[in-house]
Amino acid sequence: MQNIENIRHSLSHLLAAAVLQKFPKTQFGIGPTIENGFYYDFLLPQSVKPEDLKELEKTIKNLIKRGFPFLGKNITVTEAKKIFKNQIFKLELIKELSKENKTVSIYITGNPEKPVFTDLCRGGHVKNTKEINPDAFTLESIAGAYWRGSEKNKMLTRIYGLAFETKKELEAYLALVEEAKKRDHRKMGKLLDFFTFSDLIGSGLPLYTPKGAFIRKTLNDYIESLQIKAGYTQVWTPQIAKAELFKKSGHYDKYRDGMFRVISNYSEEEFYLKPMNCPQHTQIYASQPRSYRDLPLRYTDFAMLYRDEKPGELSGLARVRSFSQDDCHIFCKEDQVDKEIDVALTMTKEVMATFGFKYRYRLSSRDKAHPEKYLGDPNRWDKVEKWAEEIMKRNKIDYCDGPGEATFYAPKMDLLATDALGREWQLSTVQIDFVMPQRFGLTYTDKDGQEKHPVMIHRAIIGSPERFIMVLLEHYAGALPVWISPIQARILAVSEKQKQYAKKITEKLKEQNFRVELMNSNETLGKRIREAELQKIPYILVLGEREEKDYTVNVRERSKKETQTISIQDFIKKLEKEVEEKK
RNA sequence: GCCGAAGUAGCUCAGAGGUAGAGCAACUCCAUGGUAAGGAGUAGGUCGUGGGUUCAAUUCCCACCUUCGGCUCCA
Repeated sequence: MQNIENIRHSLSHLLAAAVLQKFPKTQFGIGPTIENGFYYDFLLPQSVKPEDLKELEKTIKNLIKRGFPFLGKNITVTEAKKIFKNQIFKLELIKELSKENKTVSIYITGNPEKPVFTDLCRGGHVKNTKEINPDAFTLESIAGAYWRGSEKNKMLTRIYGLAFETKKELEAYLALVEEAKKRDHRKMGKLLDFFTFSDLIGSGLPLYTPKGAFIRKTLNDYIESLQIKAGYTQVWTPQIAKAELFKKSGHYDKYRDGMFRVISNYSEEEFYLKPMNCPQHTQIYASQPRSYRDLPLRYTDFAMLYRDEKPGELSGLARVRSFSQDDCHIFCKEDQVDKEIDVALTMTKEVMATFGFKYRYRLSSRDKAHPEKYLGDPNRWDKVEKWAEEIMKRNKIDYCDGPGEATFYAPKMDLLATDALGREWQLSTVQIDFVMPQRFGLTYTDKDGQEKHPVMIHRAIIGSPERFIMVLLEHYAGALPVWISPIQARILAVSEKQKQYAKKITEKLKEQNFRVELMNSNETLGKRIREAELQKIPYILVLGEREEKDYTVNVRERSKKETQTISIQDFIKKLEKEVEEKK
């Protein structure tokens, strides 16, 4: 049995070999394995087209069949420099290896006298290309990528490949990709009429239609209802603030390029559209002298935020320039932090259960190699990072490490939710922040009469309602639960004869505050059912002669073939229960 | 922002240096239907925007806008 990593890594070398055959003047970057496959970066003498991938794939298959061995050997720096004398990227890597006094090793594919490809490589290969299943890989796509991941460097051409041990696994993966494409929120959003974009308004600035706005509001109301129960209170702050505020918070230095600048017509005063709520909330805290008796203060805010993202980074609702957060900032004493976070985690747990997300947390800590990226006392950072770990353990939450994922002011506990297709999305975040209160000089008078800094906990549950809508659409493939569906039932009269009865039933359901719509149309019943199914409406009520006679409704549940005839009261009860239980 | 691809009717797509076509949707009429597409007809487009080349550009060239696949970034 071959280790899949070895197979993928070997395939990346074979891809390089195939590219070398087609474009002998290629400069080679690196070719590591990744989740589900591998890639290799090249500086090509000419552009490669999607059609070329087929050809390269064929070359690789031939190489596999010819049964070339992979031979690894350690060589000296001098030898390495000689072998790769025309390879600028390889020479750069060799230089670094020699600086770090590391061994230089190469892997030769094929006959060492006349290899098909030789790469600078630390190894991890199959012994012979015959061990690779030629039907379990495919070249996936062509993309651009910076050399060594830095935008200061040259842009290389990256070829991605998928590789598995068996053809079946590859096919399963491709089917998953296909399913994900079908559920793409951009497609669903258009199809179900939830949101749209306009060239006149601008890229990354989504417009919510009545249905989309309803979902957005319902999500926010849900979160708000939990927050009220937990003693949180809503605040409201302006859309713009003076540059001064962001200078003080540290955001200006770090994120100025990502903020929209606003200039007054009547002065030189410089403002920014707010990219986050935290600095504003500190000013509400600072508006009064605070006593330890006042704490904790829990400010929530659903305001719109604006970030000037680079154009190439925008994508549907996943990455936008205008969005909101279910944001909260808790100002509390150090000894209140544990309890506050436990409450936040409990709320999060409830919300995840409502939507059926499995999840784990990521403890996002500092990048130890770059202390300059972070504000505040390193000892404090160590302490808080450890603290976060203890909170996870105490709450018996599954977590992983996220080195380098912290913000510049605090480590984060980020929730990663797994959707119906097994993909992970970052939703919630909890941050224990000692930096902001200090920078803004926030204090409270403690029991002993001393002035102390409060701790600021930053917390979001669904993260951003807009982004959450995206996740929900893909998670449910557009078939939203009844309680949050903009339209809960569509009512269809079999023929014009039942028009009055259908109208009556519609009115009755509307009186009960259900969101229903009557579709009297010139179309056949079959066609109207099809339309309602395509719109992913949870219930279709078909009303004909039989139903009118017995004062019943025939209920067709979304994507189910069999129907059920029940009394209107029973249907109301059913809906009420589902809405109540958030189903 | 960078590398690459693409923008034709509301949607999905075809087409070609001589001012455009299909299916679905829309609208009208006929059919009054029993659980995923009944039939007929009508209307709908400055071919993303602005320049240039040409007798002629939606087609060729340039710039910009937007979208997609990546890279980088993500408070």
